Amino acid sequence: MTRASSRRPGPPTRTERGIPEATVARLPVYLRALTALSDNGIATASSEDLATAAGVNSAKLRKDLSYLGSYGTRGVGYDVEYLRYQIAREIGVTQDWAVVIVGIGNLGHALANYSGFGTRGFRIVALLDADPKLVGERIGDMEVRDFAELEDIVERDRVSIGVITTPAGPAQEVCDRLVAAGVTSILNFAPVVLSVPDGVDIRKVDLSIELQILAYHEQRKSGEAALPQVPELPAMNGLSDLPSVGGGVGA
Amino acid sequence: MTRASSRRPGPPTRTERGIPEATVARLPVYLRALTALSDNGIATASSEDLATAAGVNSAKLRKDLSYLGSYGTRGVGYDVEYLRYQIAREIGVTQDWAVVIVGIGNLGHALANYSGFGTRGFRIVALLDADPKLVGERIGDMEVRDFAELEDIVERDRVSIGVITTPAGPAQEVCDRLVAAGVTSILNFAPVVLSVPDGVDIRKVDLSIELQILAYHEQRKSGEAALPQVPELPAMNGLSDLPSVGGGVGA
DNA sequence: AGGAGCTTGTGAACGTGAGAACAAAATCGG
DNA sequence: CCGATTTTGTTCTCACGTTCACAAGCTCCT
Ligand SMILES: NC(=O)c1ccc[n+]([C@@H]2O[C@H](COP(=O)([O-])OP(=O)(O)OC[C@H]3O[C@@H](n4cnc5c(N)ncnc54)[C@H](O)[C@@H]3O)[C@@H](O)[C@H]2O)c1
Ligand SMILES: NC(=O)c1ccc[n+]([C@@H]2O[C@H](COP(=O)([O-])OP(=O)(O)OC[C@H]3O[C@@H](n4cnc5c(N)ncnc54)[C@H](O)[C@@H]3O)[C@@H](O)[C@H]2O)c1
Repeated sequence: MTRASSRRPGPPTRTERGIPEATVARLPVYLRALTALSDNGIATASSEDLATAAGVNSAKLRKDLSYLGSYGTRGVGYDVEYLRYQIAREIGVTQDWAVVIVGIGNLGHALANYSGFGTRGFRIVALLDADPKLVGERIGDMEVRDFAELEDIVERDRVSIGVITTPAGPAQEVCDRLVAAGVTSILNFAPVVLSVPDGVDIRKVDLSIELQILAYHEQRKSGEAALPQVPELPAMNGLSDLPSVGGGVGA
Repeated sequence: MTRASSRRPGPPTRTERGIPEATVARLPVYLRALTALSDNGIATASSEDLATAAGVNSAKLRKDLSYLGSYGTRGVGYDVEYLRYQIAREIGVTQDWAVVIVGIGNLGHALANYSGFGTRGFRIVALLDADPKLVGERIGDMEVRDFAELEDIVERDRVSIGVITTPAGPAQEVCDRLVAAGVTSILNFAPVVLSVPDGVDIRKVDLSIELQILAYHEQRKSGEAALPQVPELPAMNGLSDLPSVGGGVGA
């Protein structure tokens, strides 16, 4: 985040080429939907078609696209290839972004093996780990390198995106090293809140949180008919020895 | 989501014990922060302390907690253990939720090996795959089983949460099978929009989207000083043969 | 006991996002 | 060339989310 730099407070100032964050998060979905349509040989699609493919409502889709410009044709729809290019350009995936992955354990291996982002837009330039036993291991056509080489690699390959898949403990330290080396965007899989200076964007992927959100709704579904099985402790500041309970999930 | 069932349109109706979705998404973060404080032997924390640990602003944290009830003490703060229990109960992680993982490839293996959610709140009861070569493989103390056993397992173990880590192609089909078997919450890692009937909650984790969001901001950072390197094609409905470009990322 | 000092819980202001609805623009058929 | 039809781009309204600011309530000290 850390993206709400300058904005005049006066009128309902949209633009100055600023696209709402919620829209930015949906553009990749539209891009994927357009790619699917294109692969099926479809050359033109209406906002309704696209919205269905992307799983959103068509008014929202049209409004989202309107932030990019007027790329549709009234009465006709959108040219699939043309729109795809425009969205790709707006997102920035017409160029390749160099990415490093730090922490080549279970998850790091899975990401390294994944062909999905190698396809286009992102290029993994290094797999880094602090464990000497891992350094040198080959994964696909890459080799795990020592975390100490980070600074050289970032500078040489102009790396701007770093992925953290280390345990929670060292994550902040790794993050600091990445930032100091010049990385300005970080995707964090470790279950900790990382702090970064202004100008650095950070996003997290957190499995445990997703599961807990599902659990909350699941509990409500069950509870709709049945009663809450767990009684509501009525006491106040009980310094009670409560049953040790969740929260360590994913720490 | 599909969670906005009944709501009167009249007054600013909060509650009927409905917690805002944005708050629900932060409760797990608070839970983790409380666990960390607890592990450090801290018994009481102010909203300011907690907010710092959770990476949010303290007013937001207080408002979030106020939806659960009045569990703090003015002038003092919150009892860490007590609050932790209350949040865990509200989320529903005081009980164990049975989970199945479908698609034991790169990512499925990583998740299966991950001890993080086994800890508390979630219990992986089965690893399922359609590939006969994988069935029977041991991962930790579990064995990969045939996807055909899904229905039996869901019924026997009262599974309500399913995780999809198959390729995009079969994901919708797998999803339908899960729903038909009785699973009512799904966490999807495949890069497709899944459709589910009402009453089933679905969340997705999508690496490519996260990276693309970072790329967008990254591009804006570079562009602040420099000029956009890619010229803005001025033409309209050009059915042009544009350079084949991103979007397939993660498909 | 009473007042000073904190910290919570919440009302109100503000900002962002979603969706309905419709005018403007394009195509097509006559 | 004109009017019917289609579908975009945009405006308007409402709902949701965030933040400020402060009264209410608790503790502790004198
Ligand atoms: N595996 C999963 O399915 C999963 C799921 C959700 C979250 N996570 C989170 O993702 C992270 C990685 O999980 P994992 O299962 O791959 O863990 P892992 O222990 O298998 O791998 C961690 C790797 O990081 C390396 N490492 C440790 N300290 C380092 C440092 N200072 N610098 C560089 N490398 C360092 C280790 O050598 C190891 O190879 C963890 O934070 C975990 O909580 C994992
Ligand atoms: N590996 C990653 O780092 C990564 C990153 C982002 C997204 N993803 C996505 O996660 C998913 C899994 O990725 P992966 O790398 O583990 O893929 P993978 O090909 O290694 O594994 C997929 C597994 O699913 C199984 N499968 C296929 N069809 C099935 C069916 N109908 N029923 C049951 N099982 C079936 C396959 O046998 C295989 O074991 C993919 O959709 C991928 O796009 C993966």
